[in-house]
Amino acid sequence: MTDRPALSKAEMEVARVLWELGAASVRQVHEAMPADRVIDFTTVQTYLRRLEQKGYARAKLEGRVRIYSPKVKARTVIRETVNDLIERLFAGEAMPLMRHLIEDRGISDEDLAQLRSLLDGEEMQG
Amino acid sequence: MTDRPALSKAEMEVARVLWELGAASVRQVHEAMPADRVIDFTTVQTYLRRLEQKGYARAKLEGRVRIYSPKVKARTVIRETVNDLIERLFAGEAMPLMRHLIEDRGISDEDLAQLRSLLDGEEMQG
DNA sequence: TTGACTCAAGGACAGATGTACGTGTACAAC
DNA sequence: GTTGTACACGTACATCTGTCCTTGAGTCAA
Repeated sequence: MTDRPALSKAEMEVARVLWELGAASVRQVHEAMPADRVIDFTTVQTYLRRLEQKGYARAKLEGRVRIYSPKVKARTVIRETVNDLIERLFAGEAMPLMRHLIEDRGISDEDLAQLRSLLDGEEMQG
Repeated sequence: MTDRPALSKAEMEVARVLWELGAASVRQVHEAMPADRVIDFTTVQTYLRRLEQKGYARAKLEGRVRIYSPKVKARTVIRETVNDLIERLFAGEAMPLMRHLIEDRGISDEDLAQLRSLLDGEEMQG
């Protein structure tokens, strides 16, 4: 299933920004990091390098600037990560996680409505 | 918020079993590990020790056997872990995770029904 | 009372992770 | 043509992780 090494927590943050930007230089990623996330430029650089090493991103030189872009889809990484979490923390059952999200986290009415339509959509496809 | 160090993936697996058992010796935890999870007795021992060091479990001697029990509730650890994941992978938004769970993981009709009642329950409390 | 077994406890250790520094090069403005 | 500024790239390094091994002390049955 998964051959590439899993992403570490810090790498994930960088990966997320990269998915958001699509393709970006170290600087752009660094600047797009959440404001409350204090992190050195070179640290981001290191993570991007590791992302590439691990097979999650590719880089090409544009002039002399290295432009990184995602090589693995967000959806894929999310699936793998969440599956792993569910495996370890919920013995493989997804429902307890759902329940947690619904019960232990405030959900706005808007989100509730949205969830309902999602559920209805599922029904169609059995 | 969180003072204790986060659980590592492997520690989580052991913690989960400990929550399940409530209180148990190393051997009991070892035996209660998922069958497909090959792991040495002493490795489990190490994780339990680390769990204790990190403040997630306590141990008391019963005779000469060390009985471990959870010190932090599963719910708490789940909350912290899931929050962290959402923070890093979903920029703090819970909905995308929900959507992923509903759309990208097969959900049985039974679970669908259960989810619906969960949602209805939420509504009551606004 | 000698094995065989069970634990606790500590040590070990390679690899991963989080984080940053230093050096050298290229461009840009002065 | 010197001084910043911006990068790439390599290096560093303490800590954490995953995993197991060793030693020594109780325990039980033969």
